[in-house]
Amino acid sequence: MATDEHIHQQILNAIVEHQLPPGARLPEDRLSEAFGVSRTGIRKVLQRLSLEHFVVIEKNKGAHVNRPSESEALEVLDSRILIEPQLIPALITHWNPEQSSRFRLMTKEEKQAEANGQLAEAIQLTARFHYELAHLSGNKVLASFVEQLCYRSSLILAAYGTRGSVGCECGDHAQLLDILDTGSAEDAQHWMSHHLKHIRSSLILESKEDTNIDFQRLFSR
Amino acid sequence: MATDEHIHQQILNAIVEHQLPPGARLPEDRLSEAFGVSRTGIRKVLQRLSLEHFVVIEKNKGAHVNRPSESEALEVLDSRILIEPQLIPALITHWNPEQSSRFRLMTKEEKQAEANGQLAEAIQLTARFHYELAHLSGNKVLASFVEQLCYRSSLILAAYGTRGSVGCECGDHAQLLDILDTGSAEDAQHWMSHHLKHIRSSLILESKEDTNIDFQRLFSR
DNA sequence: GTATTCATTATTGTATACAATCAAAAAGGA
DNA sequence: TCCTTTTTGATTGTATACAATAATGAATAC
Repeated sequence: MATDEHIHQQILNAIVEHQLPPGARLPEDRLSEAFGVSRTGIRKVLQRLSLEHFVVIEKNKGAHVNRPSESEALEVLDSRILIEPQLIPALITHWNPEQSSRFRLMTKEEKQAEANGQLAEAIQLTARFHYELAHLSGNKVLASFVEQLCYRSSLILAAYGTRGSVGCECGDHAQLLDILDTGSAEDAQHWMSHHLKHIRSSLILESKEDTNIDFQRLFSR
Repeated sequence: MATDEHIHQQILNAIVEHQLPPGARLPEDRLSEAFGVSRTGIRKVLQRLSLEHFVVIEKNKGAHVNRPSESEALEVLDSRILIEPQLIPALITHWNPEQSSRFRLMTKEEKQAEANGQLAEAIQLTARFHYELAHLSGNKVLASFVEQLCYRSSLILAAYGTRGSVGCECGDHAQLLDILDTGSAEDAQHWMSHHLKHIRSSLILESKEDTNIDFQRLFSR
């Protein structure tokens, strides 16, 4: 069975897990035969993915995985820096031992996946940790926006991340859980802010204006 | 000429201007003949509008204008309360006399439209004032999210607003411009926060659980 | 040998046809 | 008269057909 939602999730996973790298083309007929549905269904999914900024569709040229610009990358991270810490106070009112153990389980799986070299799993779990926290705030509108930003961050790391970093090498997500267990919203906010700023600054933004490379200078001799 | 973008803007305007009230059905063939394109093009637009939460599409039932739930309404306003004031510091670095006069012109048109009873114009201008400010922050990712929230707010006011209020009866948008001209980010943030909270609290959220009305009690005698 | 033009191929854009589903009216029975 | 069942009509879901566009490679002229 291949429902729209299923296809969407499938392609999105492939993108954020870096199976489909930035710039990869997504021909409609190839996808339609892969999923066993007609182009109509594929087009619907591709359009949605483009509105969510995971793919870009150029008129008469088709769809390809978005290659985030530097400014887009920074803006996404800046948005997270602005929003995610602010969600902590609301989040902490819903915090309890049950949630704590649920999230601790996630961090364990994270570390395990990272250790076993399961890059795809690790990336998914890292993003999920952040957006599930956001959902705990109770504001679904903001949470789903943050969720999208987390997925976009995975794509950004595919383009600008350092090789080994799946995202969060700076200290452990478990640290945050320890802080949340103490109940200090302020400390948690600081941790989150620092954490995201660290990711932001770890992006390698080589200022290659790839539109006009100076081949003259590059190949002289 | 009826491009996708054009059709989208056209329908969106009709929704936020309360021409198409919450709950209004949007049959595909009716729209297709209205815009002179096939159902294919209409479906694309409707799908986009549904992802943007302006319409909801029910399987085999078609599309209708979204009737925001109370929680959705509050969450949208809360999101704006959380984000918009935070954009002021970045915004103020780009503030200059040119921008000031541009926005003052907008507030003039706002008041004029309101005075002339041009409800549609007034609603559009009120929303535009907010999201154009957001765009001045320089963060396009956040700005376009705020833009969407502003449009959604217009839809929310259609459902829960007091009759006369097009949105911002509490003091004038011009007040904010005065503050911005002084250069005090802190004051501007406070004003914005207060302004949005006022709108939030002006919503009339009658707790009618219209799913199960107690007809027994309602019609006894 | 190089450059320009033309033709071919692959891919997307748009419309339409048919099947599937739902809602409401009509018919029938108690 | 009221309730159930059936049928009909309208509307959407999905696939396919055809037109339009862009990219690639071949052919010809210089």
